[in-house]
Amino acid sequence: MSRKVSESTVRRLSLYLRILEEMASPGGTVSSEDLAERTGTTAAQVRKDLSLFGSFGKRGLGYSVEELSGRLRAILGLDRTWNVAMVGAGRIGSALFEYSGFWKRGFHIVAVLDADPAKVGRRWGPITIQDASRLEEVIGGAGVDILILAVPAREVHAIVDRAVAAGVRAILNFAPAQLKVPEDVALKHVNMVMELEALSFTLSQDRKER
Amino acid sequence: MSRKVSESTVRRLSLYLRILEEMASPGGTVSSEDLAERTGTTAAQVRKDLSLFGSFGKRGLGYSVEELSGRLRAILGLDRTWNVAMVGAGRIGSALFEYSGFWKRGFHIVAVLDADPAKVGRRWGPITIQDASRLEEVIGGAGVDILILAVPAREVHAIVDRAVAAGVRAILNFAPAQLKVPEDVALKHVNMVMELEALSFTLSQDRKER
DNA sequence: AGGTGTGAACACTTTCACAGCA
DNA sequence: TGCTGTGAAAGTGTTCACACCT
Repeated sequence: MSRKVSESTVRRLSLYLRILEEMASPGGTVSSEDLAERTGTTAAQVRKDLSLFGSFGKRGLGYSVEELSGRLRAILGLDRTWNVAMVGAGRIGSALFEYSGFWKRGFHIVAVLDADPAKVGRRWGPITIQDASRLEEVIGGAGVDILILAVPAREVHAIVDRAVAAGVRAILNFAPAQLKVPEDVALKHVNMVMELEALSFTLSQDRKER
Repeated sequence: MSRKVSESTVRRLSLYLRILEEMASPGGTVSSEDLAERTGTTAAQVRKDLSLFGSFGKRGLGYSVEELSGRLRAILGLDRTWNVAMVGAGRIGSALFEYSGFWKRGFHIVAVLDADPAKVGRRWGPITIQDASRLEEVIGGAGVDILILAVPAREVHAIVDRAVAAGVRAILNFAPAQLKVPEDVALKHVNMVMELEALSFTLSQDRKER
């Protein structure tokens, strides 16, 4: 047990938790072997990952599904809710807003902003779209933990700078743009084109090899 | 120059290309230092990545923006178009379909399928939504290279099995589910909840450390 | 001088293998 | 016996540092 948790470990923890929650018998137990099988990794990897945070298993038995779920939720910070603000009320923003998976996991979208006057004032369920100029106010006032950026790439830099200045601590960016943020601001990208390009690369390589 | 190209190298190649294409002077030249700066990596990393595929630079000068772009496009398989079929005509599918970034990069959505009879037959621009039962036909017939899955998690396994059996070679999955595919099928996930959970983890850790 | 290409050193991650506990 | 927890070994990916070319 120690610090220094890698990116890939966090991804796997997230996976383990999902698998545990999908399991039929929450009162039961699960082995590292089982978990590895279902998440596409190895038993040793599962045990190493978990051992970074404590000893949750029983030798000869495995892990209690219920206990391990709880531990993972605590480790991942999912034993609470997070306030999320979203900038960009276009197609992608709207799809994300409707997606129930965020809410279920405790990510509550508490504000939506857009720079387009035609969109400002519209209601999305309980939320009224606000003008993007109110970004600082929203971040400062509403206790926003995470900012989702669903705006075009060219607009994203300016918004990030303002958001960081206003004190945001975590950003999830959907725009295909490299962002520079202070190192105490957590930043993740979702880049669908990049994933497609990785597939394209693999397909091309395969062709060459035969 | 050799084989054995890592995941992370491919991601960075994709990034380099985007930066090159955004550059003001396509006739100009760029140093590994420049590229590193703009993509958030190091000059040595840039040179290592590129050297896996050849020697594209001129010592003392740097890389020709135009030539390097071309090389990267060829390496990534972007010097052609790819036929993409999409299963799932819901919110996310619709947002992806509208997103112009795919088309610009040569990823052409040639078919959209959905299991919901209410959606089948609707037109999205030039495309008519087909019944999901036609998956095999579409994959076999239309020369589909890549399959995008924008369906709920519980439906995704069955579709993948059918798609693989029908001969699909690459899959981009948006559903939060672990998929098992033969190793000659390329598979990528886009998992927004997982990214949020990684942010949640970081935010929680930060709090603990102080 | 300036910047690439690359072997060698280093750092990090994964896998192995086994002691130790239920 | 069965399966965890973990040092040590192996494997990968990144950074350094410098020879080499323009």
